[in-house]
Amino acid sequence: LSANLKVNSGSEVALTLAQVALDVPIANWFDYRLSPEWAARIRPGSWVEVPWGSGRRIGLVIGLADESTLEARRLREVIRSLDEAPILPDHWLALIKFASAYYHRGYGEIGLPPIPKMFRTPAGPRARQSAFARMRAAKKPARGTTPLPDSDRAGEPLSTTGPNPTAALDTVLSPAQQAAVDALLEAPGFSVQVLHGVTGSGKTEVYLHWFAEILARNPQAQVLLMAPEIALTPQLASLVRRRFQSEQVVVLHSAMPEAERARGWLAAADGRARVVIGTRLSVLTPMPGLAAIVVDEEHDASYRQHDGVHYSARDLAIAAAQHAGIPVLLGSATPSIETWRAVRRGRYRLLSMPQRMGSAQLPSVETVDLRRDRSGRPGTLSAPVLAALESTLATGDQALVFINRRGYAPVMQCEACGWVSRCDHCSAWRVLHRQSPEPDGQAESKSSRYRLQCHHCGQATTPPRACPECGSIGLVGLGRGTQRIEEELAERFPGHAIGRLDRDVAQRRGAAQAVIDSFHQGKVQLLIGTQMLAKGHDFRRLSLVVVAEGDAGLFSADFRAPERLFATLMQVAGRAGRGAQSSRVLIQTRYPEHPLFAHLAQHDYVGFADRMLEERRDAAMPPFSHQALLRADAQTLEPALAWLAQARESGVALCGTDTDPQLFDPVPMPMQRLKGRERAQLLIEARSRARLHAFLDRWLPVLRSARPRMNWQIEIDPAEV
DNA sequence: AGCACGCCGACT
DNA sequence: GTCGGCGTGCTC
Repeated sequence: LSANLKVNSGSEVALTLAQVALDVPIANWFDYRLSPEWAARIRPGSWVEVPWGSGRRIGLVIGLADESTLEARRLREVIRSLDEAPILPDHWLALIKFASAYYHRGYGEIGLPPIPKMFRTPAGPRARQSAFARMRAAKKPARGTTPLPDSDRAGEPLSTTGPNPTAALDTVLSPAQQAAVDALLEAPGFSVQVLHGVTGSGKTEVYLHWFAEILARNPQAQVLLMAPEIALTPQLASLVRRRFQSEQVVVLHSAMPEAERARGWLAAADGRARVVIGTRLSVLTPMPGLAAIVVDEEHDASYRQHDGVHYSARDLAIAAAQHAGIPVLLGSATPSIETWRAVRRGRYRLLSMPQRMGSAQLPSVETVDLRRDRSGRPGTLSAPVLAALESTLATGDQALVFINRRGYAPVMQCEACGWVSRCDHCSAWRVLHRQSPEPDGQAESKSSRYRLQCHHCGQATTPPRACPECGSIGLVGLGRGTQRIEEELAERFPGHAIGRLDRDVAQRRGAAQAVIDSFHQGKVQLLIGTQMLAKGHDFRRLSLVVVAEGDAGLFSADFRAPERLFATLMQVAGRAGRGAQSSRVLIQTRYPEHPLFAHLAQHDYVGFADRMLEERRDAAMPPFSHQALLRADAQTLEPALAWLAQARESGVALCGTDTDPQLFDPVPMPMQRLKGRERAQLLIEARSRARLHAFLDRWLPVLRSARPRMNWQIEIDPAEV
């Protein structure tokens, strides 16, 4: 239409429109006029304040133009340029654009939320400038807590205590480690390396040596080290700070105080921080000197973001490396099947470290057949396991019991009528928890020492004294969680110090570290805990690991369940045998003949992964097909299902006679009710990634204008289907 | 996503 | 007689 704006045609002056990304789910960018004053100062990567409706917003300039598809009279003007903010690097803008297209969200929806709130909320110019100035003037973040002794062994990744103290600032690498570092250093530009190293092979040391060389070669270089869990970052940070004393090291994760995160983020975006250690959100941190990325434990499910935009930080790390033209390293003892396929196809380069460092040996892994155990009450420990625990404790060695259920009992039940403690808001049971004793509390009534708590919505209540259905007082906790196992083992092994580590313990500040320290020091001989124990810890006197529920999810409907179980079991088993003594891992299962356990006993990741690839290929599952999930939620299930059915109709209509992609029937989600919402989903599966995205590009706009309105989201490459 | 505007129930 | 419920529409 001729009403479209056409300014500056034929002239050489600066472009007069800024394309501004804002955190609104409508469009990738919004066009704003630029006064000559601002036009001279603004470029892609600049930050601006713009009018928006009746208010103002902060946005990112992602491009400049001299014409708009919008009528000239509807364009408004940039209020001002935020010169104090760091210019965002081109490779970061390219990453945001890529992620936007891949996850089908607006540029601003992807790029703005990871920026600390205080930088993206409008404030007076003076207030903002002084905030930036204050942050930049602030002295370096505190260097951990107490100075820790340096390790005298190659590796020793995350041990934070121990009597091993020398002044050595550097370490000697094993031949395998050195070979990996050499290979990394010759990696040309963008490339993906996979460091497949067994637990205890010293992967962390490889990361650090690679980083050290990169930082030494280029004074502008910055490196990013990603870890799956917040809990792992302090240990990594103190190790890295000791090793790179003259450099600024920052940690970024969602649970830190806003001001501290803002300071660290700004140091990264300014290029001052040379090493950034962070969880999944750190992948979207702008780093002008980004020269290398490590994704540690790359297979870990925690790299997936679940609120807001669903993304895989591992996949985005690869995209970030691609746009920055730098190498990325994926480290794991059990790489994801997707990663393994890329290795097998020759897309990623494999670096292997099949041996543990030094004299440490991998543990022997055995299954314990629960079907043969007559004593078997649900979730309890079998006779062979108890015997093994007894003899281990008797010799003075340490043992670890892993059970992935926190609380006392997974559910409360009425023995008379079968009533169970369901959550009102979720399709889940309320878990019976034993209250941790109050510091000075005493003589509480029996019922108040327990709570019923939903692990999904957090809703907690006092357990009823009598059954709400039939009035019977025969209410019992069914099954076993960490608290009950701890209680039972304390009765069985009096005189041995027992510790527990799960999210309930870790809630109290410093409590998790205290438990871990006392286990390191030998003050605790038997440790019971959840996933939290599985990663990163290097317990030297641990010679027995017990997995109470070794077949959780083995026959789940989710095709990724075996892969996750294998990774978890490998990781837990990997805690044993870090010291000199031989060690055992006992896995309780009802399906000891399952091939997964044979691979596990041989420490045979490669065999397992190849088998998984075969199965996935035969069944045309990812990575041999590409999926997206359309989810809808409503107060009741019916409208959500009906809306999805209608969405499916429109999608099928778009496809015409084409049968790829395939749209499945809408179904309730595996956890149908969550936090009071009923949820349903529809699976879309395509033979190629390109076809999937081409289809979604046509379909999603249709859904956005669909009536009636519905709460819905699209998830690309869903982890669980 | 916010935030306005706009028509229908239970309270001061 | 109002406060307020969320349905609908708009944001360069």
